[in-house]
Amino acid sequence: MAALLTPAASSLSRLMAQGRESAAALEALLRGASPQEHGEVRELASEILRCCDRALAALHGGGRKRGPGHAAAQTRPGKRTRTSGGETAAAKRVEKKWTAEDGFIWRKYGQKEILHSKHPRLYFRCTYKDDSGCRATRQVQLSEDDPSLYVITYFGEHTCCHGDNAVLDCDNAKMQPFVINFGSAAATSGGGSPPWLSSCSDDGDGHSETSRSSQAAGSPEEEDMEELGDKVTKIEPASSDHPSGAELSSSPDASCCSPPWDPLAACSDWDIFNEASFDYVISDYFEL
DNA sequence: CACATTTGACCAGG
DNA sequence: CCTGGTCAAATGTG
Repeated sequence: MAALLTPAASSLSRLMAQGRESAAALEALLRGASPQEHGEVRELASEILRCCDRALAALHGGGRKRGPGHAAAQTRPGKRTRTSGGETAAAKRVEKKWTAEDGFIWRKYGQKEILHSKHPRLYFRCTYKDDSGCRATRQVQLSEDDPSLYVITYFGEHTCCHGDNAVLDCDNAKMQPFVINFGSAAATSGGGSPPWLSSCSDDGDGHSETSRSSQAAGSPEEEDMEELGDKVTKIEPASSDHPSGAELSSSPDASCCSPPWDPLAACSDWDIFNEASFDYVISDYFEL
């Protein structure tokens, strides 16, 4: 994805990035000013940001990459691969503001309300699962602690070759500035834009085993994490502005401005953003 | 028309 | 029996 850019595209990319930066700065300034008066202007700034992001995303290969996606071709042979002990899937958790691109294309295959958890859990698998039998999956859920963070848990490894240009470690992920948000059909359904992309690919270094079975019967997701003793670290925002503020929202009046937002409502307005201005990641390995 | 998302139902583990 | 994970038909969008 974030593959190679032609020189022209590269410079275009830089320009777009610069434009975006300026818009972001403008918006930040406006945020300091009386919000009511500058409401429209802010909205405009947001719009500009959005456009830049989209353009950047397109430049970086954000075009559609559609996989086969024949749901009908599937049978029901092996369910519950996650919790059934056989899988050697390594679980890796990542916490981040948004789901960042990792060069893999994710396809959502389910969503579930989790007991004692305020936020639904979203299930994704590699788009090329059918093609390459890629078994990588991931789960995304809003953090209970900080609703502006997403807890992304990766399972399995990508066996598809599509990660080739993006099989990166976390460091490289930083080089990939784009974030593809996930959300409702309103934003991305219909194959409009690439599905859910995310941060680092799964670890290949042998952390693994115990597939995660968050039998959360008595433990909220939040606790679940603590229980697991993972050490999730957060990297402070690159931009010192309000992380979950309007900057992140393509429409200022959207629902995603308040911390405890409804992930779904917020998602419906998501689009592609440049991660440079967002909170970033950090990930950690842990065995589940 | 092709393909991705949505969403209710099904299945299996605990 | 409850809950989480996955399936797959229906639906929507480009």
